[in-house]
Order: sequence, then C-alpha cells, then structure tokens
Amino acid sequence: MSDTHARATEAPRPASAEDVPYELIELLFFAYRDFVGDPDRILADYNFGRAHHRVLHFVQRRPGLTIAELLDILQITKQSLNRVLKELVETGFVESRMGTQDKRQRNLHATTAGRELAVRLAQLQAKRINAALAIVGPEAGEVVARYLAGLIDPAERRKVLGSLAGSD
Amino acid sequence: MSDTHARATEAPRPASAEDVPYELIELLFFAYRDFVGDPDRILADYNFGRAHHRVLHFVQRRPGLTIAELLDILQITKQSLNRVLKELVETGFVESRMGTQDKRQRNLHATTAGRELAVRLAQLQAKRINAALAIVGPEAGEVVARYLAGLIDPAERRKVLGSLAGSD
DNA sequence: TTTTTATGTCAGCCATGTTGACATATCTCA
DNA sequence: TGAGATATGTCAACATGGCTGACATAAAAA
Repeated sequence: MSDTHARATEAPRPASAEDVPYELIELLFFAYRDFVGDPDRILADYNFGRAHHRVLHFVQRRPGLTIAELLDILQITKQSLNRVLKELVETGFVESRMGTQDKRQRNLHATTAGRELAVRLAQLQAKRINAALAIVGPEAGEVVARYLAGLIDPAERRKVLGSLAGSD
Repeated sequence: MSDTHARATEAPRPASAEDVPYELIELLFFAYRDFVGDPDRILADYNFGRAHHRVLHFVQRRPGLTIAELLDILQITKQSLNRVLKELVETGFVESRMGTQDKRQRNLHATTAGRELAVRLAQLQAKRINAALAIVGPEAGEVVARYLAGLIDPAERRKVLGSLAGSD
C-alpha cells in the first residue's frame, strides 16, 4: 500500500497526506450508530436513556463495582453519573451498598430486575454482533476484538483489557 | 464454541440465553469512546462539537451533497442539522449553493478551510486506526471493514456501502 | 487530631437531540 | 395554468446528558 503507485515528482512522503482509511472511519460511525440504536427503543419504555444503559451494563457485568471505578470506566463526572445512577437506584434496577472494608465506598449491584433488563439489552446487541460475525466468519471475532482493543488509548488499554478478562 | 461444553440436563437451547459476546460489546464502547475523543480536543479550539465534525466530514467526503442526503446519513432532524450547519456556513467552513437542476435543493461543499480542518481531523483518526491495524496485521482491515458493515442495519447496508464506494 | 479520600448534592451552563408549527420557493402533474 | 407535493429554513419549547464550581459528610490514613 506504500509505494504501489509512485507519484511523479514528490517528496519521499508527505507525512501521511492521503493514507486516510476513510472507509473504516465511516463504517465505524454507521456501525456504532446502529449498534446503540437497538437498546434505545427499549430504554424509552422505562424512561431511560443511553447513560442509564451504560451504567446498568457495567454494574451488571462487574458486581460490587465502586463509584470511583465506574467513573473511571465511563469517563464522565460524578455529577453526571449521579444523575442517572440515582434514578436507577430509585427505580429498583441497581442497589448501592456500603462497602465492607472501606465504609466510605459504595458497592453497586444490579437487582433482579436490573439484571433482567441488562441481559435483555445485551442479547439485543448480541444478535446484531453475531449476525455480523456470521457474515464474515466466526474466526473474525478474534481479529475484530484485537483490532478494537488497538483503537483504545494505549495508556488505558492494559487496564481495560484486564477488566474485560476478569469479568468474563 | 457452540457445543463444546455440553450442559448436563438442559433444553436444546434457551434461544440465546448466554452466548452474549460481552467482550465485543464492551470493546466497541471503549474503542468508539477513544476514537471520537481525539477530534474533540481540536474542535474545541473552533468552538465546534462532534455534530459539526460529522457534518463537515460528510460534506467534505461527498461534495455537492444535498440537505436531504445529509439528513439521511446522520439520521437527525433538520432542525438539529440546521443549527450546526448554519454555524459551519457562517464561519466559512462549508458553502451552500443553490442546486442547478432543482433550485429548491442546496449543494453543500467544504471551503478550503473546511477541507483543511476535515483532513486534519481525519488524519488524527487515521493515526489511531492505522496503529490498530499495525498491531493486528494489515490483512485485518478487510475483515474489520466487512464486520463493521455487518453491524449496520440490513435495510441501510446497501445504501451505505454504495455511498462509501462512490466517495472513495 | 488533622488531613485526605470517597461519595453526595445543589445550582447553573452548554451541546445536541427531539416535536410541532409554519413560511417560502420551486417542481410536478392533472 | 393551477393545485398540490417537495426541499429547505426557521421559531419556540423541551429533554438528555455532558460540564464546572462549590460545598457537605463520613470514614480512613497519617
């Protein structure tokens, strides 16, 4: 892909003038748009939005998660988190228990209802993911996972991958 | 991965109870989060947000795009689009010309400044994408592209893929 | 005991999505 | 030609989910 079509009279390489993978950039946009679109419709029935979904998802996947850990995952402010978390607790989808070791901390858990909703949403997304996998071939899962991991900030990557493996 | 560990006494399959690819679901979240994070910092210097970026990007990639086509791509309302588009036009990054065939239409074009900004942002994202590609191996690009295409709504897919090819 | 840490909360702002209503110019069709 | 459909623009109001800054409390740590 580098020197395939030598351009007439040009410098060794204009840094990265035009090896921009526009196709992947746009596919990522379209794919993500539809990927998060599925749950949105269901969440609307509960008067929840995407923010609620993200919180519920990670609480369900990482039982006992603390507020600080959740903030680190979502990379939003505690005020933003609190708004949706409070609603999830008040409506009985998430439980917030005082930490046993450190009583300042809160350990978050999905309730039965929370678990059910989270799983329902995850299955919806799974359907789409597995359909895509069926098109490309199942061996693509591994490749795509490593590719997506490669898109994560290098500084974050180790931590994220560790938390993925741990909760699996 | 299907029947590897046969479960003792269970029905043929509970529909899709637990073959949920949580790893991919979460990787998609983290990857997209960081992928759109890069441009955000630059856009802030221009008092632009993500919405401006998306508009500028597609206008630059599809010169002469009409309002209706852009709305179809972004899947937002014309009021939402108009707010950011107006700003892009007023600040000289996008030009809106009356259609030649159909004078009701507007054909959108990036100005020189608009093109420069769009390319700069695309190169930033390209850096990340190419870094990920370098990790997985260049042959992954093809696989990932087909996978991401598979995530797009089937009803939309043909149209989207057509527009990608056309603008390449 | 003082300080730091983990969390909660109030108040207000901003960006970007939404709906609904309505205006204008232009095109199309009977 | 005249009626209706179409493409766009715009006003107003509202919802969601980010943000900053300030301040409060309880518990841990120094």
